[in-house]
Amino acid sequence: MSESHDLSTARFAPLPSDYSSAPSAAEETVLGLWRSEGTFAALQAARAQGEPFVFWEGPPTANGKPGIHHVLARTLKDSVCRWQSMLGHRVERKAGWDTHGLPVELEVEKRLAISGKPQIEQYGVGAFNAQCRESVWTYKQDWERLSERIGYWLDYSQPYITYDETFVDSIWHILARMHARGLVYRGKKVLPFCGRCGTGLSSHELGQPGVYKEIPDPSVYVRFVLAGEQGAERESLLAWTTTPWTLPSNIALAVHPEREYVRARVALPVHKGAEKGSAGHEILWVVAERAKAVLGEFAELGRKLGRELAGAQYRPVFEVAVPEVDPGAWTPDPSASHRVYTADYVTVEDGTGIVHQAPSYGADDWEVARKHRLVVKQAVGAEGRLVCDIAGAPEAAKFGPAAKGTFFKDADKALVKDLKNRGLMFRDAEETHSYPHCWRCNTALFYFAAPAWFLRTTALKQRMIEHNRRIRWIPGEVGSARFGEWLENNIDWNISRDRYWGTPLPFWVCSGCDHEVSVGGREELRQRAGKLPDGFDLHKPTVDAVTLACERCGGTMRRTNAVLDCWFDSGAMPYAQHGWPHVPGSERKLRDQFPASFICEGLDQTRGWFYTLHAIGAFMTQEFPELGDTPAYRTCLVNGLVLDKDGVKMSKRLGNIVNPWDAIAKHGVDAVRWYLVASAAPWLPKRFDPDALAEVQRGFFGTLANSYRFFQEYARIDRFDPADARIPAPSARPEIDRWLVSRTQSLVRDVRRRFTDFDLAGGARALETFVVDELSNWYIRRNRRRFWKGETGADKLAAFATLHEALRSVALLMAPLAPFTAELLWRRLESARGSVHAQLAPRADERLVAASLEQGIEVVQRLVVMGRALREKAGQKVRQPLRALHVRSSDAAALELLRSRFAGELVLDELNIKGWGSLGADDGQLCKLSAKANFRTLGKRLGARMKAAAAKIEALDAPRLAALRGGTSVALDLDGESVEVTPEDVLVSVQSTATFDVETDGRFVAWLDLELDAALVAEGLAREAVNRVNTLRKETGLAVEDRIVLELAPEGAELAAALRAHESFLAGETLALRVLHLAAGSLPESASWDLGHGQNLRARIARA
RNA sequence: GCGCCUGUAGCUCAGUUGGUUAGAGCACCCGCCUGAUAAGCGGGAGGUCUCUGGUUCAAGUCCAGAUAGGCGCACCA
Repeated sequence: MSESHDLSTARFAPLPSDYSSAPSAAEETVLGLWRSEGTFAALQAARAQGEPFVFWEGPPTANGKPGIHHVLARTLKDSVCRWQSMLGHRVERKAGWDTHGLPVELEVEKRLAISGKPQIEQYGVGAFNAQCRESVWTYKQDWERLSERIGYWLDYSQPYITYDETFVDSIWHILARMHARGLVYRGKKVLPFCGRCGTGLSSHELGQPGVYKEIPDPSVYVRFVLAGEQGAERESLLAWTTTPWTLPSNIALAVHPEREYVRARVALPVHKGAEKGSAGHEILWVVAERAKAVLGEFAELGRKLGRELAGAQYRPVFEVAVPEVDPGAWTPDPSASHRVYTADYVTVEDGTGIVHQAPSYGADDWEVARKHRLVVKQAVGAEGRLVCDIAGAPEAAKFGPAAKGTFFKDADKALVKDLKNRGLMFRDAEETHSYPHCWRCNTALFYFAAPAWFLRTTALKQRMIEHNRRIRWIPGEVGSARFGEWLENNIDWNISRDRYWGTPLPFWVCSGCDHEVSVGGREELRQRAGKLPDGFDLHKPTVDAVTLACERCGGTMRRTNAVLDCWFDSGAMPYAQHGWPHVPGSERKLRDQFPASFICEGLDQTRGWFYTLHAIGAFMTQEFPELGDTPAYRTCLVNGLVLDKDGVKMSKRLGNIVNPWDAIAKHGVDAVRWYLVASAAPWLPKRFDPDALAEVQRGFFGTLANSYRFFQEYARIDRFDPADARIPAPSARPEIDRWLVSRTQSLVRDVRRRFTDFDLAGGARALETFVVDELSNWYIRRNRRRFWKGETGADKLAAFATLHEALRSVALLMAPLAPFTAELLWRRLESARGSVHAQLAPRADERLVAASLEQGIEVVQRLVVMGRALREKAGQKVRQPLRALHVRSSDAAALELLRSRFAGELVLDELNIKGWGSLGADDGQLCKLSAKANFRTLGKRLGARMKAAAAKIEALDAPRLAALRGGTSVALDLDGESVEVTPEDVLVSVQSTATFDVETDGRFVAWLDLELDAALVAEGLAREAVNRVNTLRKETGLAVEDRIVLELAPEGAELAAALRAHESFLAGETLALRVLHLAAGSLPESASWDLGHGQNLRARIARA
């Protein structure tokens, strides 16, 4: 592979021949170069003394394959980091791996073909965790290979790994500090629970297919009899439930505060045949919206708002001693029991608008309980079975009381019968609804308040809110709305998980006196325990084997069984990645790399990593003021999901996942990166469209490569040297060069500003416009001849230098986004300066920006467009020279410009027109002036009078318009008030009044002199001939530099004369050494063309 | 259910602090050019800026509501 050799050494070497057809291969050579040269390490070393720009890598988990969305996130991170390096900053890019957590366990369970906690315990926690430790590296190779391939520069030599001893050790220290501040407490967390597996389920597990099943359940309406004085007719609150088994644990009722509740008098049910109402009546409360549906016939006795019912007391439905549990987060108030409370979550779609509250068995119920400090009862334990006998009344026994040990689902029937028997059951039916089941064992789940450890983040709420205001969120709404709201509604963080593979919680609790300690690290544990067993590891189960002596009562302290929420791991990475504070030198590293200047992850991390970093940071900066009073990260760039081309989320199930390797192999990773970054704002969901990707490759990269090829071909032939002393200074170059120089500097300024402001898409777009429209399609196309003409003079050198500088700037500016192509170009353009990624970003030289020149080219381009349109209308191809172009304009400056050689010749040459016919101010014969108000300037000044003013301005007469054009202000009469109107306030435009074809854009009126004389026709014919001959050259397979002998046999005197008259032009354009003019009909076997004007040509060529 | 984002040409997207002819690229049709050539250029067609209402002299842009899609959170007593 001589290619990689060329890469580093050869000035103006061609791009790899397959760069456009198979960019992937060319990119691989760059990777090889980076590898052999150690480019990344060298860059990092070169920036070692730079100002730090702190970047934190959000750790991916390596037990899933990386997908195309990871390419997006990594491209954004990489591009920002590369750019910051180019600004001279030191950007450390420490890799990290997220290795703990439930997904890992599930993967291992699958592999071992076991399922559920009992089976894991049977398998052995030690062996299980060993498997987990291995499992997380399943796809490590994939990640590293893909990261390298996409050019994501990351330091994999010293990655942080969340299961590492130093990492866990650090987390223990942080938790101990939190514990010491009283921020850690034992509470209860209501979560879906499987009694058989004895475990809570994560929301992820609840989302598994088949979890929700349609099953029949009781649907019962229960009377909660009001306490206190009862009249002749019993008065009750009616509540609906589908889980009678929770009724023994009932502690309150909830109503909606703003709904109306009806006090209804209804007939008591009677036996068949008896007269309605003969058994008497009762009074029931239900929400107004449901009264008819629930009660049928009733007499309304009154109404109350829900909040007016609040506080009412009722008699418990079961008078049994159900065990109470300590909620942890509050101290229960027994006097609050069996009362009505208000809650916004109460709905009126079904039920009665009165919801029975059993805090242990519902998250909403738990919230109500927390708010009102309710007692928490648990008639059903973690195994899903009754923990005590339930019998409301002695006679219930004959129905078979719900006995201790009954599975909760099986208890329903007995409880319903008991309630019915005691007259508390208003209605009893069965209803089919969807109910969650354990995805492992298919057992019906129940919500259950399980013991859990909490971090009192509510104590940090104000600090978090205040810090959030100082984070630059991109886009802003994520911070102000999504994240801000999440902080406003902050609740304490449940940091415990009843699992196996995770950072063990460092909390030891005394089995005697319940005293708890938090251990701040391995060394502290060793000291407290005396010694640690052989093969000790800061994971389960070895850590569980360590017991401590209680300092209070001398009893045995055991570690709490739970492990840490693995989100805490990643949120603690700013500190734990350095092993702070136990690892020597970590303190210095931490201070250097805190806070982050920049992080970047998917929107799904708002409540994930973004939050955990923020919350832990809020604590740490408070605890360690030397870290500064700052949020953990200063800028957070959020990226959206990558969807398939139809806007559907990619999933294995649908088979619409885009394999990043396929896309890269086909189009090259630069195109993929460019497409992902430039196709839309990074935070919007992105549709991945392979066709659009191909377009990026063709449109942008293809054009750029073509531009370089053009430059390179001639630069080599002429041995152009960018350091040649004869190159004219920019100010001494032709206007067209100064224009491109100016545009180049404007581009540098624009892209620099945008990239520094994290606007990668905006920078990419600016680069696209520049390369495709300005550099390639205008500058190069217009100036081709300057490069291939014979002598190397100042003009040629100016052209070379101008193009070289433009390409050079493009290579530098595109480097962060398209690191491979940039490198390929740069090493050829600047062969002695090493990698493009080690360069400093260019700075715009404002002295070279010429606004007037840029505006001038705009005028030129507008006239060219108009001229082409005129040719189109007249049916005159560009090859046919025309005599003249006429222009009228009210813009004196523009006319002056067109009179200049520079702009005038550009227009005429581009349009193949011999000269200007007339070029002047509107004379009123072919066009007239019309005026329109400039709303932008006048609107603010005039406000409501704008409309009237606009009408007056449109009605301005010619003299006054002329005055305005001349730069004089004019007075307008608006309702008797005189208003001064400046030329800037009026947009004067021209309109054609001509009877022949003209073009106008409001600023210019243009028309063509279409009259052809013999000379023009002859020249046109000559050009046609050149075109045909050159086409023939190509068809014949001649190389561009091949010389030919050209034999022409024109069939017509006019053509014959034209060809003789323009023989040298013909010969020059076709590289003919000799041109033979033959008689008509002498080349019967040759190519024959109709050149127009009734002229046919036969010709033959041969290599000379 | 709650919150956030998005809805502009057939497709993918721009659209400045509100300012009067709403743009680009692709695709399509027509034409052109070709010593950058597995490129390039021009022209054309294509829009009730999702809908309704409001604020304003002026709304794609601001406000409210509706609607469709996406995402997140919660819940189904």
